[in-house]
Amino acid sequence: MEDDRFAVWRALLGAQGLIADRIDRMMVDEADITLAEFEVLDRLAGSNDNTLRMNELAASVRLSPSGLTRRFDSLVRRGWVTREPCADDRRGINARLTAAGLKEHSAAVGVHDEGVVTFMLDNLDAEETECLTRVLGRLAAINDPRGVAATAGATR
Amino acid sequence: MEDDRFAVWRALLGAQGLIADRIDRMMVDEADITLAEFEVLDRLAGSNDNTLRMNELAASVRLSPSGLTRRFDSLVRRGWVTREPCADDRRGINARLTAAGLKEHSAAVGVHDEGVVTFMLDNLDAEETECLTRVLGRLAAINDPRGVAATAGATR
DNA sequence: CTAGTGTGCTTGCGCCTGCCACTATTTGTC
DNA sequence: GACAAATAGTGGCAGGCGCAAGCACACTAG
Repeated sequence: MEDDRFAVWRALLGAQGLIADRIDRMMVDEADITLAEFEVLDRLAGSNDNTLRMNELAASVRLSPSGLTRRFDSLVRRGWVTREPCADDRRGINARLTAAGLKEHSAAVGVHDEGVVTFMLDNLDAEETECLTRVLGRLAAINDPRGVAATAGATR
Repeated sequence: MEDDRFAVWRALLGAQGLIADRIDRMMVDEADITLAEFEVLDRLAGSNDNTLRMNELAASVRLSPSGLTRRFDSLVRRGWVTREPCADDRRGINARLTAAGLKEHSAAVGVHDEGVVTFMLDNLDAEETECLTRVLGRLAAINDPRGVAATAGATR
């Protein structure tokens, strides 16, 4: 048995792609929201006052500014989020979760978490979970273009 | 310090997204090929006779059949791959790496591997690499719609 | 105060992708 | 053998994304 140093990279790509796909399908089927859309609501739900600047929000869901503009537009059309002027910087926009958005988040988070548990956590023991969290968190932090680790989310 | 069971999922998503992004940019800049295109060449280079059925190839790069058709078309236009009739199943098509494609793979694999080393492997010790490979490989295998683990690649 | 540079967000454009429908072929059943 | 159901691959279509350009506002230097 040879040691293939690159197997770890293929495994990372494969595991993330396959699990994200499963969770996404599950959320679309059962909660009528994509995983990508949910992430936006989740970041807002996990922030102070349910509010975040657009650029922070974009970075935290790993999306370009223009990408967030469009994804956010579709959430606005669904009534889950709003744009509010930013008091201390009039160029900026505060993205805010509406009451309906909070409600949708509550409804969807159950489906999301069930998917994460089923497809991921149920297949890990405590030690493995600890190792993955620590190591993947470090890799994310190191490769984050901002110095900031984008691992924050609504803590549950 | 609370225990956030879902941090591991956010870390997986973050690490994969950020690292793949970095490797992709590096490959586009230095080898004029996207990471997604490279993966197709790499699967073919790692197979018997540089040949794979379209459906196997699609699954192994986590792409829908029609998605592969188009990605493959663009590689055909670049002269790196060809379609060949499949002798034992006339519905099927064998995707084959051309000589030019093999050459391109050789040129790009260096850039790819350098990226993986820089952004990932250099930040892991032997034990962590072993843990990630084993656990992520298992997660990929479990969540693969076919029973087959899609972690195969050109072994180097 | 004012010119020049930088930052925050949006829009136009082109690329990539999945879903669905369609054709061609194979496999299973009688 | 014949017909139904399953499988391999392609193409139309619509949606999501990044890049580059543009606009509004903020900061800095003089």
